[in-house]
Amino acid sequence: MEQTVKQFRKRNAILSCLRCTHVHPSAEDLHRMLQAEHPDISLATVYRNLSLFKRQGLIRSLGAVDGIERFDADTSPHVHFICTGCGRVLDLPQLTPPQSLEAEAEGCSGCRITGCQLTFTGVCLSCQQQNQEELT
Amino acid sequence: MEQTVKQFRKRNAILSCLRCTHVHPSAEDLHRMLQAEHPDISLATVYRNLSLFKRQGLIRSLGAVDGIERFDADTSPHVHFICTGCGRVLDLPQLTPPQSLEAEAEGCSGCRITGCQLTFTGVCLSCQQQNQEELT
DNA sequence: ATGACTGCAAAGACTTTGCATCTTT
DNA sequence: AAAGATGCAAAGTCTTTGCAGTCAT
Repeated sequence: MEQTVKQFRKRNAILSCLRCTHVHPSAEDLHRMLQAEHPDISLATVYRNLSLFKRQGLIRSLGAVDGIERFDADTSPHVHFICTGCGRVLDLPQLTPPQSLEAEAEGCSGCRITGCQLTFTGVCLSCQQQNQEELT
Repeated sequence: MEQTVKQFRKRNAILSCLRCTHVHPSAEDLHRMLQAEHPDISLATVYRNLSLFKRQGLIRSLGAVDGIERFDADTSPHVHFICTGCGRVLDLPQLTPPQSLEAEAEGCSGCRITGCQLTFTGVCLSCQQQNQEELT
């Protein structure tokens, strides 16, 4: 039966869409991407479900880039790079986050630590090239 | 002469205020703190100067905590902890950020890296205690 | 039929901007 | 007098919420 497929059609679509992309989209990015399959999807639904997924721990927020929240369906610990030129967010899977510091952090602060986020900022390759061209 | 002191009275006050606190305040926090000395200071002035300082590299933004941008006058590399309960931001000066990863990150991504931010999240001591009491 | 999800539009919250005024040099 | 900083209020963005309608069980 197709009920099992249909059940929460849009909710599932939002999560799938986020899981299939590596661009760490904003709510509006997702809304735009989803419109191909779901022309009538509302931006409010995207926001509502993203915030639900976040509460459920299904997805993770990277915080805001240029004032706009960005999301990631990959909840495993990994390192990010944010381009200050274009706002692009990249994964750096080659690097391992310093989880060894976690215990140390708990020890010195007394805080119970539940998460760790390592983010590099700088200029991505394509922005470097663009800057180069502009100087010409 | 007192001109040198007065020169940009409020601008200086904003920067001094941020430099003298360790709470990583928001624009509105700063505005509130500054009102003792400058009852007529406008929130717009705080925002304007914070964004100027940021451009000048005099201060640093930690990104948004619960949707509100937080600032830090300490631009040296150091580790932060953000409490998911109360939004408090603490420095963890005992830990050293993994700057060794920076070169590695440049190597594997081709990006020019200019900054690095390591942030732990969790529950601070005072929120842990409060949770404890609520269970009683 | 009931409970859950969604679209739409309105409301909310934080931040930025335009303009007249006031300061500093 | 000229350049720059500030206050005030309005505008701008991103996000959340209320409510009626729709969908799934």
